[in-house]
Amino acid sequence: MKRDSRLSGVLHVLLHMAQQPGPFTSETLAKAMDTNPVVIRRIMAGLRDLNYVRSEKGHGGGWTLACDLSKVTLRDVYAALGSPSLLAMGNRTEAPGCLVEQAVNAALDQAFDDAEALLLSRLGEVTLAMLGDDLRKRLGSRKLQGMSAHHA
Amino acid sequence: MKRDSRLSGVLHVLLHMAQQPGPFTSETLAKAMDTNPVVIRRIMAGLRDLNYVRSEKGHGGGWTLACDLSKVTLRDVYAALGSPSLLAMGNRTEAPGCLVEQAVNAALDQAFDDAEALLLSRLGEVTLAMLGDDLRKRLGSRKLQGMSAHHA
DNA sequence: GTTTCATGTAACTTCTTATGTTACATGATG
DNA sequence: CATCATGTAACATAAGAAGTTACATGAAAC
Repeated sequence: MKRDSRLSGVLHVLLHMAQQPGPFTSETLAKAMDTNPVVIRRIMAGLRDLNYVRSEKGHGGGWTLACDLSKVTLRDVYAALGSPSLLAMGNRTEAPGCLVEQAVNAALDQAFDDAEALLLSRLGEVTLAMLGDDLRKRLGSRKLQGMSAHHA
Repeated sequence: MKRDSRLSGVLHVLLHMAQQPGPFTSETLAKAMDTNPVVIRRIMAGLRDLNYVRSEKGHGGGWTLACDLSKVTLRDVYAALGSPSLLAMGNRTEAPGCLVEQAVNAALDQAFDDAEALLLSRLGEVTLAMLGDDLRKRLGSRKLQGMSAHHA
């Protein structure tokens, strides 16, 4: 597997859901994402546990948004996924006896920790509502582009 | 595989080499690192190509440091490894047609790029010589600890 | 010059983890 | 009760790092 794309995927789902009233079945969402319904259920499970979304069985069932989009940040969504590791690199050994390794770990950890902290901080600054606003802007400008193309 | 530990590993090797004159065989280094000689050769290949180290065959051969340790940063070493990906997460799709995905990617890329830039910057601030100095401090304080334990 | 030693590299195995898929149980709706 | 949808286990697939084996290349020692 190249890189973990669950955060990217689940945000895609949430943003799609924010564009129109639900509920949405896993199958519908899976088709929009070109993947499998089980994958959808899997990445949504954590968000359901935190009550960011709700799921209903049976006819008319599916997934529904259940949170204030202006209150939930990308960092919250990341946490709902179980906080998978952010960095692709790490130390060979944690808590090594070898002093050489300790010196290496100390230097790397400082850099790694800083980068992780910044990434989490950045994710914490962006709410789902802000993502939705950005999307609406993109939809608007596409519409304008279409009109100007029509006029040209 | 959990996480890429090549940077950690190769730094460990370099720091070991900086502690005493060489040359060191891959087998010696592998034993110190509790790994396989081929792994050593593999992670050292890029550094040899950049002339950070030299390797000699035959009797008395092995690896030798061939650079000014105060001029080479951890970032240089990282680059010598082929600049493997730093982040464990990424976008589901690059250059997507879907506007939703574009909005998600834009938000995530901003956070990801910032974190990567910070990490590279931090790695660029630390030279191998600084790592060596830190190691010597650790060796010194261990000696002191041993002495005070002896006095106690 | 032949033996020994060491690197260089290809090929294969093993391990881990995200992702894709199948199968089936659970529960809600008509 | 039949249908629909989620919940989840189990298994398959894929990618990459790390470990291992095998052998070629070349240098030094004898």
